[in-house]
Amino acid sequence: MEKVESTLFEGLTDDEYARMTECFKTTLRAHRKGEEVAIPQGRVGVVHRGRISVMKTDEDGVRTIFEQLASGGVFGAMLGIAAADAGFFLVAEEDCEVLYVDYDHIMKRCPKACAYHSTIVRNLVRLMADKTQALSEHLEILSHRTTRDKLMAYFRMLAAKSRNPYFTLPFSQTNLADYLCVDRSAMLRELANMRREGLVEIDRRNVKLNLHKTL
Amino acid sequence: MEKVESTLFEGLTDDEYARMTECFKTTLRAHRKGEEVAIPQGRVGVVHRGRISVMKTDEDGVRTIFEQLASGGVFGAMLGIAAADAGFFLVAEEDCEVLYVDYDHIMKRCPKACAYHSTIVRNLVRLMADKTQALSEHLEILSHRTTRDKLMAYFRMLAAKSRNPYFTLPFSQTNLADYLCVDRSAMLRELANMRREGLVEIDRRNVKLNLHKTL
DNA sequence: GGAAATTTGTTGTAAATGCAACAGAGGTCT
DNA sequence: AGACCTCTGTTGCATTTACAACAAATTTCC
Repeated sequence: MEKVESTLFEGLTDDEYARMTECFKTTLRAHRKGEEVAIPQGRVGVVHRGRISVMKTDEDGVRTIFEQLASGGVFGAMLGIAAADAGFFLVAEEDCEVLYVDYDHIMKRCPKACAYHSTIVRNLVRLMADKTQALSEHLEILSHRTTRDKLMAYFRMLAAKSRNPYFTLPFSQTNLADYLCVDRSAMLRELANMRREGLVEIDRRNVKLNLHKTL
Repeated sequence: MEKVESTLFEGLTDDEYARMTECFKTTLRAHRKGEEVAIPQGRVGVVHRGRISVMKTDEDGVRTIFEQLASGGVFGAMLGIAAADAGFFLVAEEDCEVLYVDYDHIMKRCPKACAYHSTIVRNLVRLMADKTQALSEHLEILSHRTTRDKLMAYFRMLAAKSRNPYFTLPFSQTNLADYLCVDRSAMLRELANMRREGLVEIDRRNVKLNLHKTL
């Protein structure tokens, strides 16, 4: 198997990488766009290429987007996803490659104290810190009570990340509503209001935030 | 310094613990009830005793409770809290003891490959997995669009955790509203409705969930 | 190129929510 | 014991929101 470039393996020499793949039971799997990706139970999934959405549909058919996992995104039953019984599921938004590593094997105390073993655990800490960051951001956005405030909080965040009042949404407006946990039509109504007031200009996924008006 | 029993140090022999405290710059700090706890910048805080709330007040004075950190809870600027500039702050809900460990030191590749070093990193992964779980739960609750659904989702979760339709809220009803990100009076109104319909019985922090009515 | 699916956009209406203001109960502290 | 503070509880009202239903534009896929 050729070497997989992933944050999880960062800092490993070629030699260490070779020994690691023997020692760890890593699997690289491809998922086609639109396919549902099973929630790994005893393993940790790391998105290597492509994009995966973590979603939930509740008993009333209301859909929510929890996370967008890009390259480096980690997921698994031990990592927050409360399993499919609660309505959670994963969907590949594009053709994906996902790396699966046995969780117990990572967490087992290594008798040989291999240097690469602890490197991987450290890298996992970094990936989980990123995930924590993403979840906190989402929480921060949902903490706002009105649709307008949620939109503004999210737009400000995207503008800050791209260091540009012009930016592109990572998903369609329909999905944006699911991410903000608001009704789509209500969101569109509010977006129309904001457009009218000159707060934002928005065309499909392209947004311009007029920050000077937001004070 | 006497040995601190913490998940972070789990699996360490006494000897390893002794060497660890030298190698790592761990600090144990006490925080009085009601005190504000500074957000650690280059370090990771681990709640050893007591309870800490992660909160935010936005520009309109709206308060949100993001997390309740109990024993084992981890926090820090690298772990989601977007720093005080965004209005985040920590408050000790009870007298607390918090363990601070230098983040870089944990993440540095250890030249001696000490066994205890990698044990601590592994333990940190476990603590962060718990945090991810807690954040995901909160997100799941906020994903519901109505106050009633938020309340029910939260109550069901607490009932499931305590394996008992009777359970105790971890905070006051006032704070519950801040956790659910809804207006307090609106929440109380909805609680009154639910009480009237026989869905729940609630007295201060004591709740009984009548699950048979919830289908 | 054309059919099918998805996305964007709009509107009416009933219901839910935020906001403000107030009153009483319960707890805490000295 | 009393002052003070926080928490619980209630209500009116204006606004926001969810829900439903629909039309048009755009993208995807064969």
